[in-house]
Amino acid sequence: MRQSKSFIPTLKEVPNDAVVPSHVLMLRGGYVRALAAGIYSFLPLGYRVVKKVCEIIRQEMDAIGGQEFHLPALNPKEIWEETGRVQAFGDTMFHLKNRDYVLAPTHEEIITFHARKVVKSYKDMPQTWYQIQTKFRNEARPRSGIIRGRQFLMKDSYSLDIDTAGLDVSYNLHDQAYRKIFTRVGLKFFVVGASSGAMGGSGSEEFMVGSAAGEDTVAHCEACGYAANVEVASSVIQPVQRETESKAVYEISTPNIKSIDELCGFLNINERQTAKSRVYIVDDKAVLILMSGNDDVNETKLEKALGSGVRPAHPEELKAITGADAGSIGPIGFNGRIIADLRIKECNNLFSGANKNDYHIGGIDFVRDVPSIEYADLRTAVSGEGCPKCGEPLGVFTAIELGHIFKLGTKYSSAMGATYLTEEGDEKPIVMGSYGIGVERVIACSIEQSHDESGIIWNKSIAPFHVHLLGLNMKKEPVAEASEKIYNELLSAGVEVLFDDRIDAQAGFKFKDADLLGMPIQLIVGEKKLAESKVEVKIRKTGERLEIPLEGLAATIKDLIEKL
RNA sequence: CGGGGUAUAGCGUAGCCCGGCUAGCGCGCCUGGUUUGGGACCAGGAGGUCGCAGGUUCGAAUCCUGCUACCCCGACCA
Repeated sequence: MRQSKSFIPTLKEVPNDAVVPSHVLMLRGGYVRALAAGIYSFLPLGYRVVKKVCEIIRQEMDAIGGQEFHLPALNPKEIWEETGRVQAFGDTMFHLKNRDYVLAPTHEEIITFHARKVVKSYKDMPQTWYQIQTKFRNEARPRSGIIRGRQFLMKDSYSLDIDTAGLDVSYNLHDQAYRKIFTRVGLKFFVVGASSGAMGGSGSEEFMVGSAAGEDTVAHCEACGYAANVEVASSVIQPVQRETESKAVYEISTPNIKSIDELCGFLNINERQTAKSRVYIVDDKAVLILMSGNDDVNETKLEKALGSGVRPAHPEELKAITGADAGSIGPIGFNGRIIADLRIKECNNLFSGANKNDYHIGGIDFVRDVPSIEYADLRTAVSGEGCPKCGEPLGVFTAIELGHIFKLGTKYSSAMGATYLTEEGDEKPIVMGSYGIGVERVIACSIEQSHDESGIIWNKSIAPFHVHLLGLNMKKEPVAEASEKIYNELLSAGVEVLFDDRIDAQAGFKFKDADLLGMPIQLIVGEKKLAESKVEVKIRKTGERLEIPLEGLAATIKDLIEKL
C-alpha cells in the first residue's frame, strides 16, 4: 500500500480525551477515530489489524470443528423475553424506539432459537456454531478507548451437546483453541477460574491479560500458573507468632495518632505487633474486624465468612458503637462480635485502640483478654506473597478479560424448549456452552503489552503490514527509483508492505511515523547506503539495525520476517 | 446512576478568578522559495456561531441559570 495515497492520519500530539496507552497510540497512529463515547470507527490501517485477529480466531475455531454463522444484530424482543434476559440485562440492553426490537448484546437466544428448530436428534450433535460480529451494550460508562465500548466486535461460539460429558469435550476444545489464539497473537495471558455470573451455568474460565487499564485485580503466579481474582485469592504469609510471656494490659496516651504507621513510629514498634480495627455493619449489628498491621480487609472474604452482606460503619456510627473515632478503636471493651484475621490467631502482646480517642492499649492477649474472639482468613493478598499452590512469589495486578468460556448447561435450551430425542427416544434439553472473545480487547491488549514512547510495536501475526518501506528522499531520482523497484519486488514476493512514498515528508518525519505505526520491520532506502547498493533494516522491537544488499533483497526480507 | 473535571480553528493550548477581545500561541493546512537520515527554514495566506440556550451588563470567551457532549474515579459489567 502506498502511503501517499492512503488515509493514515497520524497525530503528533496526544489527543485530549485519550488516557490509556493503547487508546492514545491507536488514535495517534490513525488506526481508529471516535464517533461518540464508546463508539469507534476503524480506519483502514486499524481494520487490517481487526481482520488479522479475526482470521486467527477463525482458523482456530474452524480447527475444532466450528462453523461460522452470520447472525442478526436486530432481534425481536420476544425471543429475549423467553429467557427473561430483557429484564436481566436491564438498561444494558439497547431497545429500539419505533419497533419491539432490541440490539443483540450476545447471541445465546438466537442460537437456541435456531437449534430448537433443526437440532432434533442426538445424531445432530455435537455442533459448534460461531460468529464474529458486532454486539451492542449500553454500557453505563464506556472507558479506556476501545477496551469497553457500547458497540464492539466479538467472537462468540456456542456448543450444542447431548450431555455434560459432551459439553466437557466442547469446553476443553475451546480452552485449547483459546490458548492457541492468544499465543498466536503474541499475548502474555493467564487463565482465571471464575464464577459464571449472569450467564448462568456451572463452570467457566476467564482469559486475562495484565494491564494498567484493567478492570479486575487478580493474583497470578508466573511459576505455576495459579490465578485468581484478588477477591478470593489466598497467599502464603508469615503468621505473627505468640510470644512466650504475656504482658499485662496497659493504656498508653497516643495524642493524634491515627494510622498504624503513626502508631509504630510513636511507640517504635513493628506493624506486626499491632492489630488494626475495622468496624463493619452486618445485619444491622456491628462486628469488629482485627487485622495485622496494615493488612487490608477483603470484603468478599468477610462476606463469605459471615454469610451475608457487609458494609463499613459510617464515622458517626463508629463513635456511637465504640465511643471513639477511627484510629482509636480496639477489641478491649468492644461490645459485640470480634473476628480477627488468621495471621494474628491467638497472638499476645499486641497494640490496638483503646476505644477512647488518643489512647491505645498494649499487652493485649487475644486468648486471655478477648475470649469470645473468632478467626477467619480475611486479608487481601499482596504482590510478593507466596503462591498458595507452589510458594513462589505472587503478582497482584489489574488485568483485562479478553475471553470467557462457560458451561451453560441447559439454562437456555430449557427456557426456550430446545430439545432433542435420545437414542432411547427420550426428550431432553440440549446441553450448551458459550465462549466469547473480545476482538478489540485483543488488539488493545497487544498494544498495552507491546509499545514504547515512540509508538506501537506490533507482533507480526497481527501487524497491518510486515514491512514499512521508507523512501527517505523521494525527490532524489535514485532513491525514488530504487524504492519503487524494491516495493514491487516485495509485492511480487508476497510481502505485506506499506510504502512511505510521500515526496513532501522529510526523513525524520517518516522515521517518527514509522515508529508510531509500529510495523515489525522498517526498510530504509537512503541515498548514502544506496551508493553501496545497500539498504538499511530496522527491527522495530529491538531497535537493531542491519545493512543488507539490494541483491536478493526480497528473499532476505522474507527470511527476516520468518525469524521474527 | 453517584462524585469530580473539561468544552476556545483539524490537533494541542493561552486568555476566564479580576468583563473592555478586533480572541493569542505551537502543530497542521494553502502559495512561493530553500532544504532533505530522527517530527526542517524563510516569506506570504486561509481558517473561530469561544459546546448550546437563556439571563445580567453600555459591553460577556470571561459573571449567573439551564441543557448537551466528552474524560476521570466509583457503582455496574455476558
